[in-house]
Amino acid sequence: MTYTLHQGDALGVMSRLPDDSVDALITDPPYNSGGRTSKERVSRTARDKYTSGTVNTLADFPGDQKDQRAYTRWLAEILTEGYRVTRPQGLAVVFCDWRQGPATSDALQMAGWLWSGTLSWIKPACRPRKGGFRQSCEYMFWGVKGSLDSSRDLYLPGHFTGSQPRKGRVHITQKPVELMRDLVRVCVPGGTVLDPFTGSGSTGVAALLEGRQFVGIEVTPHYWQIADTRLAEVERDLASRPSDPPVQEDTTAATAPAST
Amino acid sequence: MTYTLHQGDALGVMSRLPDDSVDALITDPPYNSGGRTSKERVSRTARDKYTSGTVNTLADFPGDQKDQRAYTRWLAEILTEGYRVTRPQGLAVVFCDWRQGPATSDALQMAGWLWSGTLSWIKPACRPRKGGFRQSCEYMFWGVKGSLDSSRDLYLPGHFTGSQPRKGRVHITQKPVELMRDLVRVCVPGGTVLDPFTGSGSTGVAALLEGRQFVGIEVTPHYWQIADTRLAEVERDLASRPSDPPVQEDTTAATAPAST
DNA sequence: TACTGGTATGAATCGGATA
DNA sequence: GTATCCGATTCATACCAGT
Repeated sequence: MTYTLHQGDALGVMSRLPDDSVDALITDPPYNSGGRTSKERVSRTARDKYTSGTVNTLADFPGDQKDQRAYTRWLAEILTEGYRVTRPQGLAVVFCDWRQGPATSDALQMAGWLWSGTLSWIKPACRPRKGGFRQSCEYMFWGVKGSLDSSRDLYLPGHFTGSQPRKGRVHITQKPVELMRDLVRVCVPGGTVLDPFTGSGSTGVAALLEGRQFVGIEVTPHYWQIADTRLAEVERDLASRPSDPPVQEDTTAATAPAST
Repeated sequence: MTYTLHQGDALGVMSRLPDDSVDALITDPPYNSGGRTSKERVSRTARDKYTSGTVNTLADFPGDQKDQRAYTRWLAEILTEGYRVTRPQGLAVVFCDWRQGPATSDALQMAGWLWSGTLSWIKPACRPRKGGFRQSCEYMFWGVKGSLDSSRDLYLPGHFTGSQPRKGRVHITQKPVELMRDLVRVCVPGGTVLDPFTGSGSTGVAALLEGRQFVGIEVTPHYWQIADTRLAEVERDLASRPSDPPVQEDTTAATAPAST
């Protein structure tokens, strides 16, 4: 399995990708949430918003200063390009937090996707909230270009449990590879997964491990470099194996069942 | 603990309840989803939509034939009345399925509530979906009238696991009492929980068991009768106990931890 | 290796001080 | 009065070191 990692702006790079060239769009855009007021949301860096009260040395990431309306329109543009680039019957899976759920489903549908469901990612280790309910989930909104390929012998879970990586974490919003391995299975075996917000590259790592090809885009040179290093290492490991992973439909779960 | 159960239309009955008279609004309105097209939504009864493929003899319920826009406006009216009836710092918890998430958060905010989070209810036993992700969650959107009472020593989970009751189920959308017992704890001990769509009365049963009072509204005489019978029985059981439940803040979980 | 106990941390939130 | 900044807070879990 091979990967391509572009360095540049998501919209700009995507506009140069050919029609119908990928099988699935799986991505985690900057949420542009965090903060009590619109002013607080747009006037602080992602790091200030999402890591306040704790100490860490992770690099900041850009693109997290939009208000609700701008966020919806921007995400719709991204997903519109993603729609063009994805082949018919391909899928999109978009991460969001609770605040951006409505904006995300709007953008997904504005871009032409048939919104087909919402997945929950349960994070067992999250901060408590005094006087109310903690926010222990992030969400993935998914949609289809056209209609679902019901001829595939594929049955995926509707919720996932897993903690953010703690050891060896390099990005503020890094996802567990196990979670991403479950998600990339919506892409046909041997097909191509696109992630226009690659970050540290967990989507790509999962894609390669599951026998899918990967096309990534990352705007920050810092994270582009990190992702490239991770992906190259996975590719090398896989190449040194005696045989390639199977390319037929994999009906068994990549990881243990989602709920413990 | 005592309960009051009105028989009548939710809006009509609520309009006659006094201001600031309840501490929490916890309810599961008719979802008005179930169907990809507006035609599919309005041309089938609730029972046809939510129980296809199985045979059951549960009674149908009304109020499930609105399109998205009408649903949002209708729910906003309900929640506006609920806002008036709820005291400052009181909470609202509203169930919805994935399709109605955006409409629900819109209605909640249109009614004046400060949308403060989204909870996931994980249903382990749900239908698989060929070629994609199953839909294993329902959601609860919650909000506050004013600001959260951060002086309460209360920390509630952000997700819940539980299957719909099988044995002794009397309503199509009946909730597990264990789930509802966790939810009613947002109401101060000894306070009052309002549920304008009482159905078979699980919210009320949970409220009484957790030492909260209950005000319910149910339009269908059939379900009003069922709820009244259930609630009366719980009230009788509690009265025959040697002592009442404690009225101080209960910091321990009512049930086992949410996951697993 | 399996278990135990100690420690650190999280896409946070909020009130109140400061500018 | 408004916008911004600062710091205290909380629990479940993951990780680590030691037995």
